Amino acid sequence: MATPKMKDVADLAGVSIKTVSRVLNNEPHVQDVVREKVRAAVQKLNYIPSHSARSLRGSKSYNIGLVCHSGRNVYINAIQFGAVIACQQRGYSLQVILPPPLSGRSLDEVIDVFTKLNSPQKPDGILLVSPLANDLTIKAALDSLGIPVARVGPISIDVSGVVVQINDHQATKEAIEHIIELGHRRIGFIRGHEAQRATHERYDGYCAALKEAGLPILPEIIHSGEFSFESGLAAAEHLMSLKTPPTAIFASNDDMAAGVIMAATKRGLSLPSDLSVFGFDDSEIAIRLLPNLTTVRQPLHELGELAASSLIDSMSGQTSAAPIILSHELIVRDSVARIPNGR
Amino acid sequence: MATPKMKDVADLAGVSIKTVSRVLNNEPHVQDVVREKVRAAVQKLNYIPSHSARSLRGSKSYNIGLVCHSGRNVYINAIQFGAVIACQQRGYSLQVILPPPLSGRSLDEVIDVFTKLNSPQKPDGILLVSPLANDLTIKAALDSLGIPVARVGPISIDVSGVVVQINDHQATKEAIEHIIELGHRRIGFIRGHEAQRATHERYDGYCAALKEAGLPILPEIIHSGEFSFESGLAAAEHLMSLKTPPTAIFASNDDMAAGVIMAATKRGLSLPSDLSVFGFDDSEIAIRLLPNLTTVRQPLHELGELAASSLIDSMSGQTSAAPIILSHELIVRDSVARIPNGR
DNA sequence: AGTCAGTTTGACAAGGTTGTCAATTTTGAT
DNA sequence: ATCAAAATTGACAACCTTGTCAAACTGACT
Repeated sequence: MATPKMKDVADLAGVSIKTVSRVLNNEPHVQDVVREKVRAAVQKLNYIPSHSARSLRGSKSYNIGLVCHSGRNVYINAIQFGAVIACQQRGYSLQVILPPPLSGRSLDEVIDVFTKLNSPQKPDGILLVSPLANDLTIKAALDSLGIPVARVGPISIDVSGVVVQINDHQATKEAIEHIIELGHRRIGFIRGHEAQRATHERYDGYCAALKEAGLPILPEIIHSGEFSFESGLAAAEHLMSLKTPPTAIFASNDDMAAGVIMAATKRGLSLPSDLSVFGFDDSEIAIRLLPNLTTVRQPLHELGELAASSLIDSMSGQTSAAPIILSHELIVRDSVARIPNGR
Repeated sequence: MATPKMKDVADLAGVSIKTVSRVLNNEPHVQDVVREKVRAAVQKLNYIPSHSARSLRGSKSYNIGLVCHSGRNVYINAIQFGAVIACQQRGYSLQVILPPPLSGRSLDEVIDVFTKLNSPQKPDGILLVSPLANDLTIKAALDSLGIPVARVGPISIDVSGVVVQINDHQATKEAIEHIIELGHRRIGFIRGHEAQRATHERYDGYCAALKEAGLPILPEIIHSGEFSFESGLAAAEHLMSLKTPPTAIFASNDDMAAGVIMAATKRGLSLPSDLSVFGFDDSEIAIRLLPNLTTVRQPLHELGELAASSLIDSMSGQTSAAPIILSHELIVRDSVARIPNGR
């Protein structure tokens, strides 16, 4: 049994193939009776439109590309998961694209990379996830190629296209407020990678919370980091060796917080009584750490789902103007405790 | 500037479009001079063949589908990473497919799911990763649909199609031998999910090592698990509450080993002196645990790369018969120690 | 020179869909 | 009942490539 074509459906329903096409694409100008007849024929024959014919004629690939560099990254994978679901619901497929290293390249080079992308399938739209979402050159390249873009994560300047994010500033502010409420006055901060907008948003939130509480911002307990476990470890070692070490440390993501916990435990500190640790992301590792990590949950799944669905919607006319902000959640576990003695 | 078509290349090179097609597809019967002329024209025009036209005519989609259920899974993601690279190198794209739950369904139902898959893009081949790789119904369904399959992980019975794996039996045997060498005689074992072949392979390796060393297999220190952190935690709690608890525990994967470490630490044990823990996978968490986890490394990246490349190769003729076995590696860190006193 | 096999090349159809446009039917107003 | 406008429908071309098949060419051997 050969796979049925539109012609077969048309014959069975007693209409022309163009009418079948109209029904399948939900176009107007078809009588309801006819519409139903066609639908019945489609059902009966198990007809499925040919993807290649459709995209050849309509010059749409019904495919979204998720561009990323690393494959071993829970953050991206959770977003990918949501994105796939959104795509499938709308009759799109999602392909994963791993471009050659792009950072530091010129606009022309990046354009060239995306033009010649060694993927046979040209996506209709592209999903950019941090840290790629922050790269303005990539965005510019895609713009100049006319490819719609959706980005997940806080964006620096150019906010055209779909942007889905949480309020990193506000989330961090709340986290710090929580720490302050528990009596801490000397709260260390480990920054993320400098190239990412999130790093700055979170830092600003930290500063805002301190300021509102009337606490000073002390440069000596603010340390750089790169969002990696190792950088968290190193930062924590430095902070703990200070003459007056902080009583609590906010790490800009969970992986760095894991580094902090390891450094502190190795030093013989008992957590959280000797040191409180706050993370960000609520990734898998949070509940595998001892003490269980208090952190901020990003709705990664929804972030990915909304990014993909908004991207697809935006391609068919509706252009959403403003960035979409999803709500975060403070997940209070055991790694942040009330400070035993005042100050 | 409209995107160039084959016709444009043909005109520039002064040949017919068919000849251009021949050159692009590396078909014979073209003079070397002509071949070069065509290649030059392709270069000059930046010509890229139309994916949809090509797949419409040739009825190939140049696309591989990675079917999986969970998105938040480092194991799968590392494999995916390797697979994408292999696909891109060969001019294929890789799409992620999330089917509805499949376990426990009848063959016809599974066939139906894959036929009606709500992805517009029908992949030329499908990549199945554990636990899906172990599902014989899925394999049978794909077989009956004539879709080539590559599977990563140990396979139960039907070994047709591409299979890429490590020797789980041997790897575990070596791990247990390592533990025995350090003086342990009472080695607990936490099984994985029963539906997965790896669970049984690893258990057999455990038994083989004990037998060779002349040690008894003690059912009371063998506990079920599900490859999840929680199940490892529960299993460890049970094992440690035994009248004579084991001095070492082999967990069938790292996530369960993390559970063991948490349970032991909470109990006040000091690791590895009071209890040695061995994991499997060498996933991200291994070095984030205290003590750093001794474990078995699977070359996940290569596993995925080889699965995809073999799948693509097998579709163009060469059918590889036997399963491909890649080598594992014992990663010795700090969680397994010599037993202080004899026995 | 003539024959034949093999190599190289191109004309043309086909693959399944959607856009264009014209033909036909229905609706609504007079 | 008449006519214009709107709604419905279908014929046909177009999208760009590859497979088929026949034509033209090459060179070797009678």
